[in-house]
Amino acid sequence: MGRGKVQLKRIENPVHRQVTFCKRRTGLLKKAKELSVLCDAEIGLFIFSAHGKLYELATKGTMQDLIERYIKFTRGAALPEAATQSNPNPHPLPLDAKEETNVLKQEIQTLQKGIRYLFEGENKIMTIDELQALEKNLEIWIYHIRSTKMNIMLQEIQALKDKEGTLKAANKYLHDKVIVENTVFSNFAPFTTDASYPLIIQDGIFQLY
Amino acid sequence: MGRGKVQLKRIENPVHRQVTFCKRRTGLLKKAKELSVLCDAEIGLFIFSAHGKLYELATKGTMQDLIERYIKFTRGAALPEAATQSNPNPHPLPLDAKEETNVLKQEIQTLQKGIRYLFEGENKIMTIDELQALEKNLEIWIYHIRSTKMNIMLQEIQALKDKEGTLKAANKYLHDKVIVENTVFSNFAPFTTDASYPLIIQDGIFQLY
DNA sequence: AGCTATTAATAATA
DNA sequence: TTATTATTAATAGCT
Repeated sequence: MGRGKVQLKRIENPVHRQVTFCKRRTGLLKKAKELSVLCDAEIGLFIFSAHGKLYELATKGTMQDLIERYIKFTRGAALPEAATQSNPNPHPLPLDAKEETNVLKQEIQTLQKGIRYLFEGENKIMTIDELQALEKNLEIWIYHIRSTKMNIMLQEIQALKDKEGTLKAANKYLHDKVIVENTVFSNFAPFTTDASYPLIIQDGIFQLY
Repeated sequence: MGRGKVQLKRIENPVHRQVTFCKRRTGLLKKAKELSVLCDAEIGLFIFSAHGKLYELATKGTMQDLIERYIKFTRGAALPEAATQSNPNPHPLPLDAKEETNVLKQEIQTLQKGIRYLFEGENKIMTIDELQALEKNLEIWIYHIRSTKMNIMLQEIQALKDKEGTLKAANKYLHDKVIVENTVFSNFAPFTTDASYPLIIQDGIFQLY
């Protein structure tokens, strides 16, 4: 939504980056607020700029309140930061403190064992359950890796298609021009070269799907 | 940006509200991610739907890490230096009863990070090739883990089969003995329990495949 | 879930 | 940062 597409990667030009940060930050905070109002959601959002400045929004109460709610909600969530995008978190039951402590300690042991296992090879003795947990972890990582790969590839494909579109359009233009010139000048002017590069690019030809 | 302007107030129709929530939530998370990538910012965003479901995004490390950074930042800002003694806790986290829990969770986070570090070496942006290699490694590990699991299970199956063999032998012995006794004493014993229970177990029931 | 007509966000620029 | 404006991206209303 600007005068050109934007690649999803760090903007290297520091001026552009700063301008974009300012605009998009404003936009993001606005969108967050809108979502909360329109749909009755509670949103906590904080942004640290590259230079360490903080911008924040809490749509209900204070950010502290929201953070507490967040922490309560995620308490006991088993494994990883994996489900970052959408996290259906099935832990509504408030365990009592002691029980929860034990669960967490158990989890720590499993993780420690898993790390040792990964470091030292398969000579360690692990129970089936521990292996199962470790395997599940690895699968989640693989899943995220594959998603990331897929996104990168889609971006590259899109970029190539854009390039292809440009080149095809340029070719078509040149081809037409050659025909016109051949017609008009009846072979007299073989090398007229004004307007040498992509002048006409049609819309919508190279949609991804 | 739809087929009509939208008023900035709660959408009363619950169906519309749910659909809008879903769409805008996706958009918001996407925008947050984009901002972080384009402009090198670190963003923590969490959304509680009206029904209490959580959606979240942490663009660097875990949400816990970002929350800690946020809290440190706001504490430092609020308390230059003098007030630190007289007013030590302007933003009290739940520290007393839940303290141990939090400590343990922190440890889990650290461990998970350690595991991730094993594979990714930081949160840096990885190329497709690196991701490919990583994925392959994880698959190899999963393969090893599955092999180990399989071996353990095979051992257990073997142990069970051994036990089965012993029991079968015992049963056969007892069975024969009963027949012999019935023969010797004819029908004098009314409760000779001939074969009221699994005395004969067929082979091959517990084949793995 | 998909599909478009529209609106909203924003990239380039000053 | 802010303003302008050409473009792209998000999404409201329907199916």
